[in-house]
Amino acid sequence: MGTYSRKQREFEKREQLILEAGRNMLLEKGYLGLNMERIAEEIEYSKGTIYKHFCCKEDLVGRLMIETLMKIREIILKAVGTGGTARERMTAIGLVLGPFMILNPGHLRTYELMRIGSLREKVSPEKLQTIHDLHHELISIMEKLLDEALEKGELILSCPEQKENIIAAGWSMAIGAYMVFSDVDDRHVFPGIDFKNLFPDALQVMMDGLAWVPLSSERDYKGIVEARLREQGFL
Amino acid sequence: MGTYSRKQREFEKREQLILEAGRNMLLEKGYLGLNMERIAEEIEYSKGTIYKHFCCKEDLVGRLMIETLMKIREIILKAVGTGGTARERMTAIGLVLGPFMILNPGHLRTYELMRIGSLREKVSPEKLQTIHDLHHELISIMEKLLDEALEKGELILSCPEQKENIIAAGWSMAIGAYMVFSDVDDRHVFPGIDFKNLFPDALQVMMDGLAWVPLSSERDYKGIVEARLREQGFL
DNA sequence: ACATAAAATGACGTTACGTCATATACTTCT
DNA sequence: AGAAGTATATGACGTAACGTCATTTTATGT
Repeated sequence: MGTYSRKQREFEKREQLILEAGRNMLLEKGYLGLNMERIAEEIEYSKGTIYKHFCCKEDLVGRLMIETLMKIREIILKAVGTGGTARERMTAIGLVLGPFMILNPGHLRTYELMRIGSLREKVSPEKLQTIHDLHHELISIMEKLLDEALEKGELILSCPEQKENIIAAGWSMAIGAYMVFSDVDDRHVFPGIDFKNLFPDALQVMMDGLAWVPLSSERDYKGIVEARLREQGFL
Repeated sequence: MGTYSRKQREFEKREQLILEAGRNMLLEKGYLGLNMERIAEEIEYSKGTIYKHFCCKEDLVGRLMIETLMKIREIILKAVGTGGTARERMTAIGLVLGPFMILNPGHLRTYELMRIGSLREKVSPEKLQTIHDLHHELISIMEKLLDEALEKGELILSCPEQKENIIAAGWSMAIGAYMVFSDVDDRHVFPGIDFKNLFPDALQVMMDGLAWVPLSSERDYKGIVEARLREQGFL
């Protein structure tokens, strides 16, 4: 059993090597420049060994996307854990995502890639399931905050079905903001913009639009939450 | 000159054949299934001929993206041309995009693909410029509507720089909504949603959040604009 | 009808994916 | 310790698809 577990650990360690090399290559050379042979050279193992870990190139990227989603879940949970009202915690989510994306362009790139259906099709079923579950979990976090606000009467909906729409809209906004954020052309079209604040600000506008009280005119959410995050060691 | 122009027309006609075959193949088999050889077989020309039109596979997809953007520009301009207040015309943009994306999944797929930086890198410089210009044009349309609302006092900003942020946020929302829309997994995560209305509804929330008067509580924008679009032969 | 220019072709070179028979290392048993 | 057996690593190979270009075919002009 001790032997087996040492092997397992070695296997795991090598997998990390592959992922690290893969992530760097993806960041530097893009999807077309991601080369299984070169990864093998870089980590000083052979190609065959890499295919013991991943069934194909896309499967490797799929694994990278899972890491990205787990990291995002981690920081979102930490942000939500800093306390305050539901709207404040929603604000916190927006505020931690920006710096994360800036500090981790590789994560952003990977995620962007995996949204392409034809690439995701080749990822192994278990990984696809994991990706799905992680997406679901992230959405659940938003849903819980919404439920809390509804319960406390800080947010009132015209009909119950509106809840899913709001979550989908928030999700779209996050996806869109970081897609635009990662796009060289878009960044060129909006020269004066501070992309780090694009999603947090849009989120405030959206919550105001939903009449999620108190409104941002009555309460400086970004200021309050930023201070709280800083206090607790974020940012 | 007559001869030359006939040749030109034949060249153009063949380019359309290639694009049509390419678009279908991309829709059916995805990026990885898009095969230059098979396109050649399908249109009954040789591979070499295709490379007289496009420098590489990505260049072909780039051209498809340009068609997509031109089509989007066309419907947006028509929508904006139906008249009404600035906010009503903004609403019209939202309302025509949904049906367009539903009726043209191929366009959506192409656009999604071309957001991948490493693919766009291989597109010819002229096409990249065209894509950039088209993006810019689309954004200008939104900007003009915003300017009009500002001028009429229907919308008031805390500072002039906010304008670019609002446009970027609206743009992000559109991108995000249709990215989510085109993603099988996301559609599965939001089972009850009417994706056609995702962007239009989120847009209303956003405009309400900006206090763009009259608010949607005071005026049934979707109803009014939908009726107007139908009246003028849209939808 | 012939010469010349333009256009189409598909065989070829190249690259990179993914496989698998073979080689190597490690474990276990005597 | 050494041999037998098992697990793991390797890289040559088969395959697929890209993109090129010398050759052939077609069209044009005199």
